[in-house]
Amino acid sequence: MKPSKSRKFYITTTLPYVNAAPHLGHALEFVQADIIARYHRDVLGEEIFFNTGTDEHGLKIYQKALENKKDPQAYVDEYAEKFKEFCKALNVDYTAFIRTTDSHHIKAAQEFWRRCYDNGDIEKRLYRTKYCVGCELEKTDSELVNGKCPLHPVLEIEMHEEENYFFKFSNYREKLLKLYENPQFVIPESRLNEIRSFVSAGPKDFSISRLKSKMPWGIPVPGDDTQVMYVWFDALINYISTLGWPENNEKFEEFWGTDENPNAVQIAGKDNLRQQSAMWQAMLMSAGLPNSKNILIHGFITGGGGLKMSKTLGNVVDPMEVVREFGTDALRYWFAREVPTFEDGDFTIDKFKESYNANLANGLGNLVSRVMKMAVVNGVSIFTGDDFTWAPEFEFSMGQYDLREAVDFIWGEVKYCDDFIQQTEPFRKTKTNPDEARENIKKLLLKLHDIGWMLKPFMPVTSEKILKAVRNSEEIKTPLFPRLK
RNA sequence: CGCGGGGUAGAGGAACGGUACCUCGGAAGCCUCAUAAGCUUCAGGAGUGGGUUCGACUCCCGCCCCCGCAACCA
Repeated sequence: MKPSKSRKFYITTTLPYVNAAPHLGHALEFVQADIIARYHRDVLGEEIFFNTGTDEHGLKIYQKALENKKDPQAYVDEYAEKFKEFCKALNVDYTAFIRTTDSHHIKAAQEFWRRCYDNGDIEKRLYRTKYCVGCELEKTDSELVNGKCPLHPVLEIEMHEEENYFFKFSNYREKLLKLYENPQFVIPESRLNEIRSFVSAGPKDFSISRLKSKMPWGIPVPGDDTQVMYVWFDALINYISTLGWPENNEKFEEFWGTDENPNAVQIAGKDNLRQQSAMWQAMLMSAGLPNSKNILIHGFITGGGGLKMSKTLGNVVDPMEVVREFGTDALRYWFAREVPTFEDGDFTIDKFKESYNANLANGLGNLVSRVMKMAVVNGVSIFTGDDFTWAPEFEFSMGQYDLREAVDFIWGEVKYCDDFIQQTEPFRKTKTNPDEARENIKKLLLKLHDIGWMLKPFMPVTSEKILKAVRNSEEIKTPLFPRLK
């Protein structure tokens, strides 16, 4: 293990809005975050804080709860459980699972509001707009088709005119652009360019509250009984309330960081680019808090041919079924290797099986079997501690959060071992030149041990199996990944 | 002129201003430690028209086509 330097590492996912069951997109983000978190914890030896949770306020949830004749709290409780089980099935090992209905989060959100207010960035204004309940968003005329929301053509557009609080996003154009001068602030670069041009165009102030009489399912605005916070404003604050902010300043600074040393890594989908890299950052500035360090933007999981997954097309895949049928590590492998880390990736069962057979069954699994067999039969073993041969390429890719490149490197090592066996033929040399054969088998065991180490973040269960087999010189009795028909 | 992404062997995907790589599939061979797995070799390739360049798949411009932005929101 590398010297740990007792560094602290913070990463958070976005919080899924709990109006639908967890899907492949959630799984992708959770697993990507988990891989990065485990890398820092299990490979680099750092102390980590890995945050995830559920976003539970807002009109859509309120309405859905009413439809189901449920108390909103009972409704969101159910969903929070579902998402926790989901994490468990994916082996996502979070430090904290925050829910935006947690009492501490509510207090933190109110304190955050006060700070923005005291800083003069929150102001009451007349809010008049066209509003689509389905999207839970304001709509501009250009977004409407024949006066209807194209997403929800059956729903009537509502006219809203009420007093709301606004956040003066427009105050932060220059400061945000300054933030974007750091070429690593948003990864990948194409997304940084996208947000830069959005902010350059001039951010518009946005409404951050709703009339409580119309929509009570939100956090009360401090000092105004008639208003609750708009769900976006409240939800983003979870990233710091989860650390015990504002009371626990020490923990906050250790993990979230300081102005001089920002430390928070956020991961989000491309649909969340604005909220995470612009709105939330402006909110932090307003509250006088440090910005995030990196915003990692991933793509979407598409069905075959780059098409969106949709019920209509019938190409929706349930991640839980994939886990049940092929195992958690197989799905985690697929997310890391077959999905471009920062772009969209296709998922079809056929492609999944193909990759499984080629890389998990024939590649990794078969290699472990053949090497362990030779080792055990010839009584070759190695002494290993918590150490492995550090590969700079691997470290570099992981440092760039390029998961795919890192896994590609590991499979390069698998390929190398297969070649090595073919060239040195230790299985044959044991008869003619046993010393050389034993040396080569030893080399293979060391390589296997390194492979097991590097797999820790990606495939924790498989990694453990490999390391155990190598350490104890055990044959693989049941294949790691049985070949699929 | 809305914005954005993309067109690479039969299929799906990488990389790169100078031998275009990988996986699956096809053909032949080798090996026998292994999960009918492994290794080698062969066949087959850059939408289109220009430009820059000693040299372009790579950079620039035009055109054609596909896709996303319009969701089960990541």
